[in-house]
Amino acid sequence: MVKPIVPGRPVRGSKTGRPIMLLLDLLGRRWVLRLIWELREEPRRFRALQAATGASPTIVNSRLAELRAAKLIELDEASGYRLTALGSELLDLFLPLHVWSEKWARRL
Amino acid sequence: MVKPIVPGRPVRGSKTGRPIMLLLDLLGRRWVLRLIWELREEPRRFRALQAATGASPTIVNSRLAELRAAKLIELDEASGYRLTALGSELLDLFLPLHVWSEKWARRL
DNA sequence: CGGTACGCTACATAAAATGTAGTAACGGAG
DNA sequence: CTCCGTTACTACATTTTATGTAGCGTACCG
Repeated sequence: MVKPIVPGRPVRGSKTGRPIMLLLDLLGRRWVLRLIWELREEPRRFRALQAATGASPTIVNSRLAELRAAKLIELDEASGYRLTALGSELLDLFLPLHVWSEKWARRL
Repeated sequence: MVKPIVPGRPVRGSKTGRPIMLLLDLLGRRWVLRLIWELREEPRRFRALQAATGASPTIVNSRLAELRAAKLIELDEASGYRLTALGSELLDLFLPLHVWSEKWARRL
């Protein structure tokens, strides 16, 4: 695990602990964006996320713990990991990326 | 440098090379989101970006090269690194994060 | 009891990032 | 011309982070 995200506490690259900096640090950790993305439609279990991303179990576990600490995802025993209300809001901000990414790829 | 992003070519965690996967890989690299963020208002020079982020020059250089290859930023001799039209579009998708992050931090 | 799936962990290896120092090119001042 | 500052960028040893593989402990199904 890298570091828990705590408001007001400095993160890598920012001593102020401003929310946007906390968020950019968290989202910039490897696999974090991808994990959120994989949960966009339905809850998925630990092993499913591992298989979907191809990341090592060690890091999947670390990231899931960090995302849980950030209250963006939660573990529901019955269905698996799923986005919280907060996590869904964040995902909604990211959804336009999907469309935009295709336009972007065409210009590369 | 990690890997250049090329449409149709696999990236870490995806063999398909789908644009959204390329994008999530690129944006998930450390300092990438932060660098784009730092360029949101005006062009900045290499050293300014280094100072603003606190990242090592090695990695700043790598990430800037990757972002240039992805046509999200460009180097203007007169003013420094700045977002391309494509980069600005991407940033626009990210701007709502700023507001949202404060709400998020309050709930942590 | 055997088999399966679950979240999760240990640990050795490999990859990525850091910190420090330095290069080479340019322009201006003395 | 030499000295000085600024520019982008690089070399390289050290530290941090991620990978790959194996396995744990629990629960359920048969």
